[in-house]
Amino acid sequence: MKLTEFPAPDFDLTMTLDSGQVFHWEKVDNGFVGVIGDRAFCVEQRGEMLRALLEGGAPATPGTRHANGAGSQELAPPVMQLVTDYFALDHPLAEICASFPDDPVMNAARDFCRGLRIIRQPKWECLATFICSSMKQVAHIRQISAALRKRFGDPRKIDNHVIHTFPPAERIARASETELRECALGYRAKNLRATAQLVSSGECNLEGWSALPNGDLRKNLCELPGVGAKIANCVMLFAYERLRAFPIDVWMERVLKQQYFRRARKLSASRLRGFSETYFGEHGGYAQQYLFHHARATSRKSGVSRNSSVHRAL
DNA sequence: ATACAGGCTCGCC
DNA sequence: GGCGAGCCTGTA
Repeated sequence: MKLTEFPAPDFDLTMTLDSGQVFHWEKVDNGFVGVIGDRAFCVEQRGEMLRALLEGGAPATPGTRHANGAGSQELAPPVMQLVTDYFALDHPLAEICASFPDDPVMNAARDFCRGLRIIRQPKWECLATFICSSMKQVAHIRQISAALRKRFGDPRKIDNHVIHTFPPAERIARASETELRECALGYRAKNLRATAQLVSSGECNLEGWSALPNGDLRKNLCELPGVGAKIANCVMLFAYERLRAFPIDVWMERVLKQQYFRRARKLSASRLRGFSETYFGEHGGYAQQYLFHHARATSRKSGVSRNSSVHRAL
């Protein structure tokens, strides 16, 4: 066990993990347990300090990606760096927030979501999880993620908890559709499996796509089975650090229509998209995440059903 | 109970 | 290129 503690200013761990961008972190006593890559962590925040407890047992063993040539083995990156990268503690949050448009809706979301960061997720894990997310509520996405991990991933022990790594594409690719359906994937099983096969065969090189401009990256993602514009934008934002990508789901559609197009009688999807791509600026993805989380969190807290809140707004 | 979820895809117009 | 229906399954 290795404990590291360091300052993480302008960061809200709970809000970040609860904002619908990542689905596997589990709340424990004072923090959360989860995996970053293939290593288990327990992370907890006290004020501006972040404490990270790394799994005990065999650490990143030789032969993994940190191994460096024949004899010399490079040290795994220090815990602080791993955590900093994952939670994107290096994002200039003040600048990002300052780039948002100055309007009442955006300002309220910005104040509410102070410290919320868009994290850097592993590409395959993010893609696979969002393929499973279509027409699903957050609670259910978490269940699916857990089921896939438990069945096909590797167990890790951390602080008296057992969690599982996310299975690599190769593992999902050789699972049967039936096995995947047993993880409650429903019709998504076929898509997840087909995409896993494209990725594991090397036909689609997710890492290599990092070099592509936004348009090409989105196009490639949308050619994967089960990936449309919404999921492609999620993956671009949460795994490729394309901070301008603006996923529009039913929540965002509601927010945009009610807050920015209240008087428009009919509104095409493409007009909504055009607006969201320009109005929110170079960090539109961050703006989207803030609007999204604010809308969801306030709706949950007020206990008002979405339908009735819609009716009230009209 | 039963409508409906943080969509994608296809067939139709 | 827009619109509607079907797809699985758990939750409210």
